[in-house]
Amino acid sequence: MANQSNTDSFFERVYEVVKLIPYGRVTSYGAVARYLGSGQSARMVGWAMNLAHVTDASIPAHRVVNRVGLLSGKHHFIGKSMQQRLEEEGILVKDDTIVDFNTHFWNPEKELSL
DNA sequence: GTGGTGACGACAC
DNA sequence: GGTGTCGCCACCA
Repeated sequence: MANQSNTDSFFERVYEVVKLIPYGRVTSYGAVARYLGSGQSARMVGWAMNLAHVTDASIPAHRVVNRVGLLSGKHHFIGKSMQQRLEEEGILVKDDTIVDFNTHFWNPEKELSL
């Protein structure tokens, strides 16, 4: 069909999933990547976030961290600090790492039941 | 068209 | 147990 790239790419999928992250919850790049079926392409998720805040500022990229809960992308964030935003959502962040990451972790595979 | 890079993750040594 | 390397796919020069 006519519409191929643009909205059905692996990239767009990342946006959709990230936007589905509920308030006060966080997820990891690997979790999203695995949900998309890429598994080891967690880097793409991170890269997607890079364009995410340029393509769609509505994407809560601050809710996406690496697998240990470390705010790896805080340095890339513009405007308010990533940690600041998380704390405003009730997520405690210490030493650039999410406290009780396991408790706040939002698994797309589980929540989306796929 | 090719090469290099990138907000990660898992494995090997 | 820490360090190093590969893999993965998309974007930029």
